[in-house]
Amino acid sequence: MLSVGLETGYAMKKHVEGNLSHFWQESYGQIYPVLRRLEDEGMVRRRKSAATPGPRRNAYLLTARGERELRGWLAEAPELPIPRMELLLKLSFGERADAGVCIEHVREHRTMCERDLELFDEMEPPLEAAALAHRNVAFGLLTLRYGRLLREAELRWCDEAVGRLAALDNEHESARTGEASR
Amino acid sequence: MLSVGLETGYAMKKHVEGNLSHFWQESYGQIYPVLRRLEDEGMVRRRKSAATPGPRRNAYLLTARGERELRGWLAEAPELPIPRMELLLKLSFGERADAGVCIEHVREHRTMCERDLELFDEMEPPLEAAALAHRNVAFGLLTLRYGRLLREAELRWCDEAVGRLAALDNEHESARTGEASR
DNA sequence: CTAGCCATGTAATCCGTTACATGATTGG
DNA sequence: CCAATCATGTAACGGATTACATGGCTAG
Repeated sequence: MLSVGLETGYAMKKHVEGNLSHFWQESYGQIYPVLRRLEDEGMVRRRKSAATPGPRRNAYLLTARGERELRGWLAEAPELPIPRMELLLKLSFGERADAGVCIEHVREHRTMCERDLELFDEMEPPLEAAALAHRNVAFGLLTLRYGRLLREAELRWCDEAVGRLAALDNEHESARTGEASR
Repeated sequence: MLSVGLETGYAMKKHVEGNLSHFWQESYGQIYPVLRRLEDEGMVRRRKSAATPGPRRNAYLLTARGERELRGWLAEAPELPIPRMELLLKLSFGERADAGVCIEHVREHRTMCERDLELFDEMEPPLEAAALAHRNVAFGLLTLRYGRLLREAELRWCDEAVGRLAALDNEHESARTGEASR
């Protein structure tokens, strides 16, 4: 983040919240200590704040060493996340749940997907325009496209899942009432 | 897991690895202590092993209390995972990376998606058949369908992303060589 | 004047993995 | 007989969040 002009821990946190929140998060309890550690390791340097008005701020810069390290890190294969999707875990034990709770969970998830997609609808066009002028925006757009395509797929899955769950409920019901429903 | 007949910590771990691995994981360091804690809380009971041959095993059963707790947990809204997708993080700082590394990362990811999809191709038809006979299998199938739809979407994103990244590389190149490439 | 934001930081805590230790049984 | 698998467990460690503490500045 220092490499793209974010100088303070506070600014970094805001950047993560505002621009990377659909695939990353960081807390102050993480950011500030790491900044210190990086300073000790010679990756970053603290800029002496020349009596700026306003609250005390620690502005950092990337050193040449830090820049090399960054390049190296970017070139390493990214680790893939170990998914921990509680919705799916609950669903896979759905047989033990009371009737309707599975469908309800999936519907809830669907609503969340729709909300995200609306956000993407607002964010994408201006970004697409800005990407033509600023190379770095184009990279951000990539991650937004990822979020959109994934949420769209999840939305389709939700609809399919609700269908399957409803069918299961019906089967169950007709079995319970002794198939009398015909 | 006790509710579906998995009695030992070992069996639970294997079940997670074999059936839930695309959206969950657990380690022994987690499982065994939790089992003890659940026993203290009266959620589970240790079955006395009647001199079974083979290695010592601690088999557990769900108590009525545990079953109530399970039902309650299943009914609670699942937390959504805080995604931490290193690929996207690196991509969003892709401007700072050496040429080609972004495309390479995305290609790698694409390969992984394809591998997963092949696995789904093998697993899905037999499960779909088994789901007609066993209700509980139908719930497992739901999670597998989720995995498939998501990976398919990721695959499409990879292709799009490679296209966009290639275009960015070309722009950059022609800018560097003074637009001489026409 | 006060609520809200800018800004920094630490300590407690939690969740979970990794590494290690142990030992019985079984199939080749 | 030896490797693999069944089976259980603990200690150390690590990464990250949460809660808390502090304080200046600014806009209404």
